[in-house]
Amino acid sequence: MEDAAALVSAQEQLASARRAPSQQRSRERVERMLAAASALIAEQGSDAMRMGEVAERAGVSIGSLYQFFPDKRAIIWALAERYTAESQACISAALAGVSDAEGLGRAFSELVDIYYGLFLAEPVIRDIWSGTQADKALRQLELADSRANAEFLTAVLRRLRPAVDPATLETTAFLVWQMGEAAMRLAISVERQEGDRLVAAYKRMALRELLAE
Amino acid sequence: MEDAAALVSAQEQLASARRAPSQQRSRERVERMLAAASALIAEQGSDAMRMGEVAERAGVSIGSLYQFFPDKRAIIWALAERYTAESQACISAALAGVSDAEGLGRAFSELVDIYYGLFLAEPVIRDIWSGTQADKALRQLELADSRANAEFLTAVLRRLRPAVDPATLETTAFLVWQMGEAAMRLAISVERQEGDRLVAAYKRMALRELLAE
DNA sequence: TTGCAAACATGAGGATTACTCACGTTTGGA
DNA sequence: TCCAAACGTGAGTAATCCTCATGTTTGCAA
Repeated sequence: MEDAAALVSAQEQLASARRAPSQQRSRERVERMLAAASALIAEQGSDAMRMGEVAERAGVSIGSLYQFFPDKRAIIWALAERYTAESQACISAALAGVSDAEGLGRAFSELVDIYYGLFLAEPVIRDIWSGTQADKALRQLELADSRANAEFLTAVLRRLRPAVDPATLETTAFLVWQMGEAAMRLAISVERQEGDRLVAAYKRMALRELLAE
Repeated sequence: MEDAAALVSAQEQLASARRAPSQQRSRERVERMLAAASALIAEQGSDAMRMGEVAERAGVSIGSLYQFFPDKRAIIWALAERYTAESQACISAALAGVSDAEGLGRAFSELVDIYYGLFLAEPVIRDIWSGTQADKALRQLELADSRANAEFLTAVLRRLRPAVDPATLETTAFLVWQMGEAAMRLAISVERQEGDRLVAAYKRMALRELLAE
């Protein structure tokens, strides 16, 4: 598993390149640093978060900040790690007892709701995982472009399924299109072979949805 | 359409805040700047692209660069715009003549292949649209986390559909999970009401896939 | 209790880099 | 031929991440 090895090394580089706090005092200070970072990200976004500001708000010096976090990304990483650990526990719990199709339907639906609520409620998660994060304007272009592309698909669907509410078709087309882009981004981020499989799976899934009654 | 107005203003801010080249000489120089930027992004990624390096490689001064591009993002934006215009034409052409379900199946499949090929072949597209772009390590954590989460789903599927090849189930679960994250990112980027509709549509789509025979 | 090594804390300053601006040069049309 | 507008330049500015030499505190072994 070279992926796992690469990740561990990345983790060491990002999260553990500095000494972990061993004394009570420093552990509290690290907590304050994380809290300050979290607040600043919630207020202005991680891109606008300044290391000096984090230190000031946490009531520590800039040097102390860098004693426990090797760089700016490490703070964001540390915050992200907390959320992922938390959400992983939640997922595990929700899906653990599922034994039939109906149960999966209920559990999955509930899980999506919880996740969506988390995304809506936590500015830090929104910021970290929202994609193309550094550039809000670029994100808007991406969405506008995606909408325009989906419109071509909507036009086809309107012809093929005239009985269905046009707004529903538009939502479907937009979603299918965005998922296609997500699938490709995913595909180019993994081994070529797995990427090909994922794209093929997306095709099936998208067509099933597009041609559904 | 306040979205459209906002986008135009963003476009003006990003792409047109500087004088457009009107003489033949400067038009050529702008082309050289874009070519240099494209090459550097392909080599090292947009984050590592230095404005000074772009100018040097294009054989112009840093001042000339800023005469036509208000900031670094504007160069990336300009490159992205070319690709989106190109791909939009391609999509329009592929879907224009579709009149029945079979035709949609063929055209859509072909379209996905072309898009995927574009993603694979063009380092600049990969870089610009690959998401969480600024931080490759964070992207890796995101994927590892997503894989771990999908594993819970895979376990359920193995129980529910023991006849199906486990590797296929794994691919399905991973894809469905990633698309869920994509759907939520999308949902929080648009108006709340549309976001809710998109998440609901994702739920239906995902469950249809998960419970498919 | 005391000595001491390791852990902790500090903030001025080094290094990098996006971006500006005052001044010089070229172009195209009247 | 003249001139205003467009173009071109690169040293310098400002902002920001991060280092490091130096001083302080802590916990523990003798």
